[in-house]
Amino acid sequence: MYERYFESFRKKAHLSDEEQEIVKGYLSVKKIRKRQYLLQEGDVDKVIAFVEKGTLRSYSVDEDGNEHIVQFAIEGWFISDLYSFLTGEPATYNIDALEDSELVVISRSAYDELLLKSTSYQTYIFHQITSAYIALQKRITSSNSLSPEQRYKSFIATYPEIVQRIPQHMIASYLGVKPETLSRIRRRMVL
Amino acid sequence: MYERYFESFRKKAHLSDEEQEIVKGYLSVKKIRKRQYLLQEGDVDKVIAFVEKGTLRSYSVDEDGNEHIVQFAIEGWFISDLYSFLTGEPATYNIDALEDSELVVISRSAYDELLLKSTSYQTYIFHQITSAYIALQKRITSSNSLSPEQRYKSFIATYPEIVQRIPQHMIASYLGVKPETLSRIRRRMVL
DNA sequence: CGTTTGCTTGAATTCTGTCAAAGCAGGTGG
DNA sequence: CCACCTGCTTTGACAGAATTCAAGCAAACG
Repeated sequence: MYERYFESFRKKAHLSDEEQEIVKGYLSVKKIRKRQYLLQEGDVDKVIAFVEKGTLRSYSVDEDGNEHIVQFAIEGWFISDLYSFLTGEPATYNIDALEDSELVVISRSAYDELLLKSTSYQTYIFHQITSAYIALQKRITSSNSLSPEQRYKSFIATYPEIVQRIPQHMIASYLGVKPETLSRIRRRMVL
Repeated sequence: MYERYFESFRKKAHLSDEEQEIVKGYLSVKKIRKRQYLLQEGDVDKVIAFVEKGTLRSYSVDEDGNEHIVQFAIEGWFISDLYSFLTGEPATYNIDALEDSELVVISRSAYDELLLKSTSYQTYIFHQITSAYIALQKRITSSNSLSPEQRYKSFIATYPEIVQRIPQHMIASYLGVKPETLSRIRRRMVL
């Protein structure tokens, strides 16, 4: 049940078997079915979720009711509204499942305790956040300096697994273009 | 010389006077004049810089030679090509000074040692990266869900100090539009 | 088998980019 | 003190690209 989680953990930080059991004590498993919400805008995010199996997305909804996908999460990824989780403020993002999914989740209190108690956990989370920050910076750059077509090509090169599992209108949303536009880009590309 | 740095530090982590002296031993001061590079694309980023005084920007240059500003940094901000700094790979960003500036910098080796040696430093940096990550996520959201005009309004509301110190064509670059477009947006706004 | 969901296509519209030129400080040197 | 750069902003005309609105179609779902 925690296979992928600790696999990911051990790639970033040392972890003895005893310490793994301690960490496991702070985690729990949550199953969520397709189309169910893990988090709704306005609620406080109670957990950081790690995807053991399945697919989720986080997205915001603008004043016209359009969805804007912030992030996808497949196996091995974390997903949360980190700001809401850390501050206790209402979330600005929604998170829901695109497939039936299994998550490893941690609550705020467990997160705080574990950060104090476990050096390994500290190291692991530190690395995760750092990588996530770097990935976001790349995304900003690509969003500001590439055309939609270039962004799409870069996306399918970077996340080939995601492309196959996710409807194209959601990829369009992630890339910041309309579904019709992405469809036309794809047509131009095959010609 | 390190006033702002430790002021920022103490807002995020406890720091005794003795520990401050230890941390100070790992830092150094660097002055940089307007238009000088702190980092050039292709070189390895040797430092993370904290701005004590002045203004810097990081930016990428696309294949057509257009600059795309990733980040501004004024007093109290960090700036670096974190990916290059941590991996030793060539930087994809340029960093230069928009005004004569004073920086507090740390090298990679000092960074690694200090993270191992000082719990306070760990905590401080952990908080900084977390905040930076959250800020970037907001920027992605705003970039994908707001019109250029809304993005500009949001920018001047969020960073009023920056607006006054920086040429408008650079704000346009940060927002991902051409200088002409920003000029027209501003004209529409005053009417 | 009817309904929903996602993808595609077309035509009209709106917005941004491009190119070129002009105006406007601020700074420099004669 | 003035003429002349230089960097920055503004404006106009035009081309190009994405959005909007509407419709059609195929596959998946219950």
